[in-house]
Amino acid sequence: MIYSSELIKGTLKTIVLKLLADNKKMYGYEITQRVKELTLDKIQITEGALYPTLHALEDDGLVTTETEYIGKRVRKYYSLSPSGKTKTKEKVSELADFMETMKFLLDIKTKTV
Amino acid sequence: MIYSSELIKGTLKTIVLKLLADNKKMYGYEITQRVKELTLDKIQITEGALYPTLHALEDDGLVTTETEYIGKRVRKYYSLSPSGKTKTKEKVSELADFMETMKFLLDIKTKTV
DNA sequence: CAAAGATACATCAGATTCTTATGTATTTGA
DNA sequence: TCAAATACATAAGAATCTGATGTATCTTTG
Repeated sequence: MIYSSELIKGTLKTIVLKLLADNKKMYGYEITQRVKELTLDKIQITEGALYPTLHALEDDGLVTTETEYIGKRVRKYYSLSPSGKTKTKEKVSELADFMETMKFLLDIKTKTV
Repeated sequence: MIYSSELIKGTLKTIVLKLLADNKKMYGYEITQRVKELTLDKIQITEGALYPTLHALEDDGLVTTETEYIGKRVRKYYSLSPSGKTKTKEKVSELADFMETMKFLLDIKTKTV
């Protein structure tokens, strides 16, 4: 089972930031594979979604990049900037809070008539 | 604190369906108020988001509607259709599953180097 | 060793879905 | 009486994802 794409919307940025917080530096393709692994294929980030997101994080100054060559093939590593670290904490705790709220919403059985 | 709007994306439809599953019938404005109450103002559904969603649910045959007059003012009640009930269960359990996965993702500290 | 698949980047048209504003109209409360 | 609340709706613009396409290198396998 793969989660419907609408669920990924809104969480992608947070997922990426969190992965970078836990791994110092990662490159795009690695991120897609790591998420796939960690979620047992239930979340598959497409490259069309990931690269624009990474570029946006860079434009916002939340990540810095360094290019590395593996043979002739280029790899672009992303790392959190100081403001990125702060932002990550905010986003992660907001999402955690949101999930608590959603859990509550989804469990309510009380028919308030 | 109000959750950043991106978080709501992708969950709105599920929230609406779940509320309808628990309350037999509700009208649009009521839904916005109920969600606001239940989430202590942390989720505020705008009308511009809600009405198109309700119309989409109707077009998909997941809800049926009945119009009622309160004085001269119209109220449009929404109820789950049989397929809507099935869909709700699917969506809710998918979201619950997704949240488990996200919780796992957000907690990982293991730096796989 | 050729071909397929994996690795690795990127862009873009189109689709979806939300925000914000606007519009109409009635009812309620200070 | 007049602002706020109730109650519907639409629509331009923004944001963000899908799916396709493009380029190029490296690895594996029959």
